[in-house]
Parts: sequence; structure tokens; C-alpha cells
Amino acid sequence: MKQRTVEEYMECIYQLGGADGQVRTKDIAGCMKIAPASVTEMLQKLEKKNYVNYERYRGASLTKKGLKIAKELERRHGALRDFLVALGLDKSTADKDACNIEHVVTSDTVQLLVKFVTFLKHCDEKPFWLDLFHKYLKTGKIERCPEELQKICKKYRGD
Amino acid sequence: MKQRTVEEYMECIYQLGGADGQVRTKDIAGCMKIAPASVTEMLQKLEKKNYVNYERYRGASLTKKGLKIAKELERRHGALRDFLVALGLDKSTADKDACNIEHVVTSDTVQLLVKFVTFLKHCDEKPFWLDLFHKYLKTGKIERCPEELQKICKKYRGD
DNA sequence: TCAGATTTTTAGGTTTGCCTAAAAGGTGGT
DNA sequence: ACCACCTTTTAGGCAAACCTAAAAATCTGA
Repeated sequence: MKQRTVEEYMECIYQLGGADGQVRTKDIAGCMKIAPASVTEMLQKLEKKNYVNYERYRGASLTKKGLKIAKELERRHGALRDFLVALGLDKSTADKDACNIEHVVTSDTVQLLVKFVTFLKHCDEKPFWLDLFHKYLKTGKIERCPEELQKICKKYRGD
Repeated sequence: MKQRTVEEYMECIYQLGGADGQVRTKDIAGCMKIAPASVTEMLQKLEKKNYVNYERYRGASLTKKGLKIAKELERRHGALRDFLVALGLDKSTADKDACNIEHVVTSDTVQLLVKFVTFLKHCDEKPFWLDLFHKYLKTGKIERCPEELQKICKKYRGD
């Protein structure tokens, strides 16, 4: 079952209304750049799945179940975006791509990337190799680690 | 224009037939796990776009234009897979996810990841931080860089 | 060589997500 | 309280990618 667009609606509703806000058809349509009629249709489907509370002519809000899903999606989205930004992509591209990747990737991969970002944040304020990588992005030249540094690495790799 | 599935067909044909092999409907269907009838339909569309030479009852092969596209897709796919594998994902998951990501991501991001893998390969045989990251994946604990090493990094970061 | 098996195509249907146009529901200002 | 103006929904359609069943073409081996 393809849930890609269902997921996109969930995220959008969460973005617009948060945990318990009532979101109007028109706003979802605006946010997703589609016709309001299409939104109505999808809201009716989401209600059947118990993802939203929907009242004709009044808008929709997330159910508990829906909220859980939306939060998980948000978490994934953030993780992917942070990851891409950490590597040096500009924020808006990172966000757009994160949004697309989010829906097609196994959670193994998401977890891996989350861990990678966590690792980046904690291993050392701003890792040296990341500096080198960003320098490489700019200049196109790979600067080898200084000898001195490599030696120490080797030493620690030993054990 | 959504080309996602078109792209998947192109890749599949390239995988099965290479640069100039004639590929049978049945084999594409097998490879993509869909009914042969669906393949026929798509081959007819691909022919209209000039991506394949298609002859009723005889199969299809890539045109020059198609080959170019297929190769580019292959390159992307490989890059994404290598990247995920480098970070520590198992090969089959990496391959599956690469395949999905491939079709939804900007080329900015692909390029970035390609560069990252290139960087990994060349900066230093097996970067120390990658060891640390893999250790973190196993143990869940982030091991800080040895003081000694951090000092040197700081020194080099200065200039 | 030609009949049965296999492969491929055609025909007709389904689902999903989108659209437009028109009808129905809600609302603010006088 | 009512009407003009939104907003929302309904109705009817379209396109893409898939499906099954049956017809057509090709292949194969006795």
C-alpha cells in the first residue's frame, strides 16, 4: 500500500495545526499546492483510517493515532534534513530532499543517519574531518590529513 | 512530470541487457515483479519517448538517449549505495534504499554524497572517525577523541 | 512441419490522486 | 435578518501504473 501522499498530508496537517489545532481545507490546499476539492477527498480517507477527526465544513485535527504518526514523520524529516545540512547542503534543498527521502526509505537507514548526526554533535565539537570535507567541497581538492595526525590515529586504531 | 517508474524500467533494462542487449518482456516483468502485460504497455511508452528500440514480440534495447539516462541512473544508484554502505548499512538494505532515494532526490544531494564517498576513499585509507562511528553503532556509546588527537586537530584548524 | 507450450500483446478493469465546475454551507456587515 | 462573498463539498473526469483473461505470435521437438 502506497502511503506516500497520505504521509504528506499528515505532515502538513501537523505543521499547520500542531498537536490539536483544527486545520482548514483551504490551508492544507495552500500548503500542498493542490485544489481544495482534493483535500476534502483525502480528509475523508484519513478519517476512515482514524488518523484525523474531520467535520464537514469545519476542518480536521489529528487523532491520537494520527498524531503519533505525524510526530514520527517529523522526527524522520528532521533527522534527514539535519544530516544533509551537516554534510553541507543548503537548508532549503536539504529540506526539500529530506521530505522526499523520508517517505521511501527503510527505518534502518533513517536510524543510521540519525546516529550519524548524533555522533557528529557529540564526538567532538566540530570534527576535524568535517572541516576537511567542507574544504574539499569548496576547493575540489582533497587535503590529506597531516602526517602527525595520521600517526596518532594509527596508534589508537591499534587497540 | 513524474518519471519515477519510467526510471525504474530504464534501470532494469540496463541491468538485464547492458549497453545493447535485447531484453525480453518476461525478464523485465520478472525483475520488477509485475505482470508482463504491464511491461508491454510501458515499453510502448518508452519507445514513444525514444528511450528504447522496441519490436513487438521481440523485446527492447536501449537507444543512445536511453543508454545515457540509464548510465546516469546507475551512477547515482551506485553512489547512494556506496555512501550508505560506507556508513555501515548492510548491502542489501543499502541497495534497496539507494534505489528508492535515487528517484526522488535533487542532483545537488547526489553530488554531495558522491563527494562524501570520494572524500572517504581518498582522505586517508580508513578514517579514524569512521572507526569511532562504527564503534558507536555497535556499542551505542560515543567515545570521545583522545585529548592528544583533539589538540592537534585544533592546531590545524587554526589556519 | 506442425501442434502444443510458452511468450507477448490486447482489451477491459481497478485504484489512487489529482482536476474543474457547480452546488451547498457558513459568515460578516449593514 | 439577510445577502454577497468566501469556503467547502459533490459530481464527474482524467492519467498513470497496475491487474486478469483471452487472443495472437513465436518457438520447439517429435
